[in-house]
Amino acid sequence: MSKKIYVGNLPWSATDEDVAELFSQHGDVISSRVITDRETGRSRGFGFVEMDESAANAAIEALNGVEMGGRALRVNEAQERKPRNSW
DNA sequence: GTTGAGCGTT
Repeated sequence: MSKKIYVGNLPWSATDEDVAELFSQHGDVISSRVITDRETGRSRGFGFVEMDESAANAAIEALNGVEMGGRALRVNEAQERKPRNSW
């Protein structure tokens, strides 16, 4: 199974790849996405990462507060946007 | 050529 992770306070220059590689250091990253403003195409400074449940928990604990590009990352379990049958 | 709390597209 997998779990969604919210990651905020990202530097403007951070990309999906940057987040993926950072999180992959603590587990297998299933998918990663940095949210960009669809109107301007610029980064909104936060994103989401999907990982295995245990890996996600480990990554949250390991990466929350870690500095990336001089900014302390906010890592937390994400709220799911589309609540789908998940059991 | 910018900005800074937040929970994203099918």
